[in-house]
Amino acid sequence: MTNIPDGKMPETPTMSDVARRAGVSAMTVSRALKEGSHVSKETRERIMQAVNELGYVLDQSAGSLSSRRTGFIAAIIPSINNSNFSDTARGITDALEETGLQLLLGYTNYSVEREEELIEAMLRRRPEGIILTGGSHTPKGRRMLEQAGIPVIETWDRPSQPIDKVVGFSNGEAMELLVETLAAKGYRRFGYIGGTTARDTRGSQRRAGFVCALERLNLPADRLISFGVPPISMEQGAQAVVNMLERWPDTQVVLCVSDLSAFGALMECQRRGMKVPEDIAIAGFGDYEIAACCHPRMTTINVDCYGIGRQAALKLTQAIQGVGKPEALTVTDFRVIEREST
Amino acid sequence: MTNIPDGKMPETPTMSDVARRAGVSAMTVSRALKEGSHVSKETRERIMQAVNELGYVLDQSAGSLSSRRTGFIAAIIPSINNSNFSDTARGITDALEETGLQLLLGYTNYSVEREEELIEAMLRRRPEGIILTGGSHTPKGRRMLEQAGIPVIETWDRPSQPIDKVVGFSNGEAMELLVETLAAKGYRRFGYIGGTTARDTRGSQRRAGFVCALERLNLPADRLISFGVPPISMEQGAQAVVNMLERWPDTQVVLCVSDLSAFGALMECQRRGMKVPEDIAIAGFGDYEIAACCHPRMTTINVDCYGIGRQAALKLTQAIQGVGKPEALTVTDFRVIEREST
DNA sequence: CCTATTTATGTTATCGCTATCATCGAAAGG
DNA sequence: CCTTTCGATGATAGCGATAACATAAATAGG
Repeated sequence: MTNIPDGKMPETPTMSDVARRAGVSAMTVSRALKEGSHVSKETRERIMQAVNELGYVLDQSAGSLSSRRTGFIAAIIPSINNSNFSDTARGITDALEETGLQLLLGYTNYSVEREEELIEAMLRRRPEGIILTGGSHTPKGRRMLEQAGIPVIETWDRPSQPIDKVVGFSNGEAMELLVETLAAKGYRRFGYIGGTTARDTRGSQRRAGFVCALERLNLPADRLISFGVPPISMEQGAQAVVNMLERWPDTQVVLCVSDLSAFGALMECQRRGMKVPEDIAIAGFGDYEIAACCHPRMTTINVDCYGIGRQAALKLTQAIQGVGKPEALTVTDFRVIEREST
Repeated sequence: MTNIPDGKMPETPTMSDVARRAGVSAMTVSRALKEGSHVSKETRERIMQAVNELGYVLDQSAGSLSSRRTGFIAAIIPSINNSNFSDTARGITDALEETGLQLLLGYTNYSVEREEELIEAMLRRRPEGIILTGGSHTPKGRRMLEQAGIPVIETWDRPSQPIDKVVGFSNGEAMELLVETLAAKGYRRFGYIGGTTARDTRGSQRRAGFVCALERLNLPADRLISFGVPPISMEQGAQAVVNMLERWPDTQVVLCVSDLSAFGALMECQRRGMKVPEDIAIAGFGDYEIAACCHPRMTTINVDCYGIGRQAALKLTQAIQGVGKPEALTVTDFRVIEREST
C-alpha cells in the first residue's frame, strides 16, 4: 500500500500530472508513451523522466474507452488444471505476446452454464476476440457471441455449425485412428474407459469414435466403462480398470478417454501384479508429459494442444487486424504415438 | 462476427440505447443492472426487456473508469502448466467468485524480468489488488508494487521483507521436516535432486532446507544433483536419478524438489529393474495428483496449493473492502504424507 | 526565396458509464 | 393535515485517456 507522507496526495498520478511536470500537454505524453509516434527526442526524455519520478503507470481502461480498443482477448477453457488445456492457454499467450494483446482467461469446469456466465463476464470487458473450447454452448451464450461483433474461434473440436472460425480436430476420428492402429497390431478384444455425460463433449466424441471404428472392423464394441463427471482423475481410471477386469477379464487392450485415466489404470494394473502390455495393454489420449515418462511408456494420441492455442491466437489477431482473410477452418494434426504400453 | 442486415447500425448498443427503448434515463438503466439499487419492479422489467431485445451487454471498462473500480484482481504465477500453481489460481478464482471480482492471470516462466513486465502490464489495468508468487522481485517491480496503492499479497513463500501481506510457508522448513521424518525411519544416506538456480527461489530454499536438516542430524549432505532451469520436468528427474546412482550407488533415499521429478526418478528406477523403496526410496514435494496414484504411491509433502490461493484471495478482498484488518502474515500448512515409496 | 510538405505539439470533444446532487411524489409519523 | 422521511427517477459532470483536427515550426523542393 502507499505510504502517504502527510500533506501529499496519495492519488495515483494521471497523465495530466506527468504532462504538467514535463511542461507539455497530456496528448504529447500519450504520444510519448506509444510506440511509433512523432515526439522529439528531448521532449520524450523529459516526459520519461517525469513518468519515472511520479511512478506513473498508464491507465489502459481509460485509454481503451477512448481508443475503442481494449487490448483484451478472452479465452475460455474447461479447466486450468488439465495440462492439455493449459498448454492451449500457453500457446495463446505466447502467440499474443508480440501483439500487445492481453489474455483474459476463464475456466468452466466443464459446465456450459458456467460457460454462459463466463461469456457474459468476458464480453463486459469488451475483448477484441474470443477463443472457446469446443462447439457446444447454451443458446444464450451462442447468441451473445454472435451479437458481440468480434471474431470468435472455437477450438479442440470440429463443430457442425461453427459460430465463426474453428481451430480443431475431430476427437472421434482421432480415436478411430487409435483403434485401427491397435487392431492392426492384432488386438481384438477392446475395452473403453471414459465418461458418457453430455458434459464432456470431447469425451463423448472419443467414445463414439471408439465404437464406430470397432463396428467398422466387425469387432464387438460393448466393453464400455464410464465414470462420473469431468474433470477426469487418475484415480477414476484406476477404479474403472478394476471394473473392466471384473466384467470382462479377457480384455486385451483398454483405451482411455485421457492419458490421466490411462495412467491411473496402468498403475492399478501394476499394483495388482499384472504386466502391461503382456497381460493387458493400455492406451491413452492427449500425450501428456506423463505418458512419455511413465513405465512402461504409454501409447497415446498427440493432439498438439499448444499449437491449437497458438494457431487460434494467430487466426484471431489476423481477423482483428484485418490482415488477410483468415481461413474459417484450421484442422490441427493428431497422430498415434506408439509406445511400450501396447 | 455480426451480420448486418443492410441499413441497420452494426454498433454494439450502449446504455443510452437501452434507456431510450425502455423510456427511462441511462442512470436508471445503470441502477437496474446493478444489484441492490432502488428501481421499481415494473421499470426494471421494462429495462430488462430492452436489454434482451437489443442484446445489450454492460461495458465494464467504461463503468470502471467512472466508478474507479475495475473489478480486477491480478495474479502472477510462475507457470500455468504446473498443477501446484494452477491449483493456486483455481483457489483464487473460486474465492473471488462471489465477490464479482475477475482474475487477470499471468505467468512468468520463472523469470523475474518477465515478472516485472507482467507487473506493469497488470497495473495498467488498474487491478484492485495483486497476488504474487514468491518474494523475489526486481527492484523496479517492487517499486511499482509499492507505489500502486493497492494491497499486494506474496504467496508460496515467507519473504524476509514482505511488500505488504503474505500467505505462504517456508519451503526450507518443509523440506527439513521431510528429511527429519525419513531420518527417523532410519534412512542415513540422503540424496537430493533439484535445481540450484537463483531462478527457482522455492527450489533453492528446499535444497537449503535439505542441507540444513542433514547437517543438524550430523549426516552427510553432499549428494546433490542439480539440473537446468525450471520448469522442471519429469524427464529431468529420470536423468538426475541416473546421475545420482552413478556417483553414489549406495544412496538410500532420494528427495526431489518436486513430485514431477520424483516421479520421473521413480519410473526410471523401475525401468532399470530397481525396486522402490527396497533398493532405493524416493520422495517428492508438492503432493500432486500423480503422487497419490503412481505405483508405488509416493511419499511427499502436501502444501495446500488451493488453500494458498483461496486464502490469498480472501485476504485480498478483505483488504480491498476494508472489512476488518487482515493479518499481515498467514502461514499455511504443510505436512508429510508418508506413502509406499519410502 | 517562396510554396509544399512534414514534423512536433496543442485543443477540443468525446468514449460509455456511474457518482452525486436534485427533484418529486408517496408513505409515515405526530 | 402538515411535516418528515424515503423511494424512484432524472440531470449533470466527470473518470483518464485518445481521435481528430488545428496550428506552428522546420524542412524540402523548385
